[in-house]
Amino acid sequence: MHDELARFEAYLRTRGLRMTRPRETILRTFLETEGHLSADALLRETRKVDPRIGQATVFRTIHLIAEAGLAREACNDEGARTYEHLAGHPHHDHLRCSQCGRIIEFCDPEIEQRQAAIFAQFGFEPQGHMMELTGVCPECRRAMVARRSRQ
Amino acid sequence: MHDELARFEAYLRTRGLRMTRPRETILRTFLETEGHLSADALLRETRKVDPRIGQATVFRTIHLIAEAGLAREACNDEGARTYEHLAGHPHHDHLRCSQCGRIIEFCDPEIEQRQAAIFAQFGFEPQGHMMELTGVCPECRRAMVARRSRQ
DNA sequence: CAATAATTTGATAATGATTCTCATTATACG
DNA sequence: CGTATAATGAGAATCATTATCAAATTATTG
Ligand SMILES: [Mn+2]
Ligand SMILES: [Mn+2]
Ligand SMILES: [Zn+2]
Ligand SMILES: [Zn+2]
Repeated sequence: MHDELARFEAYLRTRGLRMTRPRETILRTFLETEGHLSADALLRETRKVDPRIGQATVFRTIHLIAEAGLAREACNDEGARTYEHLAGHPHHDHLRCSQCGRIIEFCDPEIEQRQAAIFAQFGFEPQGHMMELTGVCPECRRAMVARRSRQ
Repeated sequence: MHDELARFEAYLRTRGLRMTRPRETILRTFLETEGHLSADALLRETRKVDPRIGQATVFRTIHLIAEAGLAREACNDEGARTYEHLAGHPHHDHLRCSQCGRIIEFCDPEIEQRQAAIFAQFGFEPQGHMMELTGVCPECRRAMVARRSRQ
């Protein structure tokens, strides 16, 4: 946590920007929340600490946090963009149920390795990737089967 | 092309919907265009054929086309959602240059295989996936190196 | 074919997320 | 302090997408 605050401040300095009270409140709140968070959800959480923080500031700050390498976009399927922080949170990808929205996080070393190979094959300098598998989770499958047999 | 029109009509029938003039014009135009297309771009193309087609109809129809399994969302990074048709277009994923926006299409059998294994591992019924690698393409890397050494 | 029911269309308004504008406030630094 | 610079928050603006609804199309039936 301290580590992240320091890293954020360092990043801001390299860009001639300042670590301010609202920025610190937003970052602390963000780091305390696990899971995927939209800007709006982050605004609500942040306002529990300081109710006069503005929406625009949250949008501006979450961008800065991502640029500083402390967060990344999680999913962007529809509706609001969501972010997840990277503190004590190793890299992973997402498996999502299209029926109930449940998200499972996983990491597959073989896939990661192949991805690196593809960057190399096309001469790209790697920056990142996003992979999301979509399907129907076991619970929802059961519910679907039950519904079908009832009819 | 004929094949796709027939498949679309069949899909519409299963839902009690009708194959109409605007829907056919939109689908034909979509199939004639290679690459990734936003609803707005598709509207512009379609209006070259029939200028009085409405924007709402294009949004509605591209949804139906995707539901019918004739198209999928391509990328949705920012700005407008884009679609690509699946006719004579085998499955692939995307490698995108963050500097110039260039997109390379590729398919890696090993990754596809591991993805199937992950669906199985968590008991999910697979529906699809989206994977996008982001990096800097060779041209843009050269340009960046050149700029740096000039300073 | 006429009559009727159902679906589709396009213009327009509404929505929701994000970004912009700008007057006011906070911060850094000599 | 005093001055310069950056940041803030309220509200307006923007952009993609969806909803609304009266008019037009299409299918179905007698
Ligand atoms: Mn996650
Ligand atoms: Mn493609
Ligand atoms: Zn589920
Ligand atoms: Zn490039």
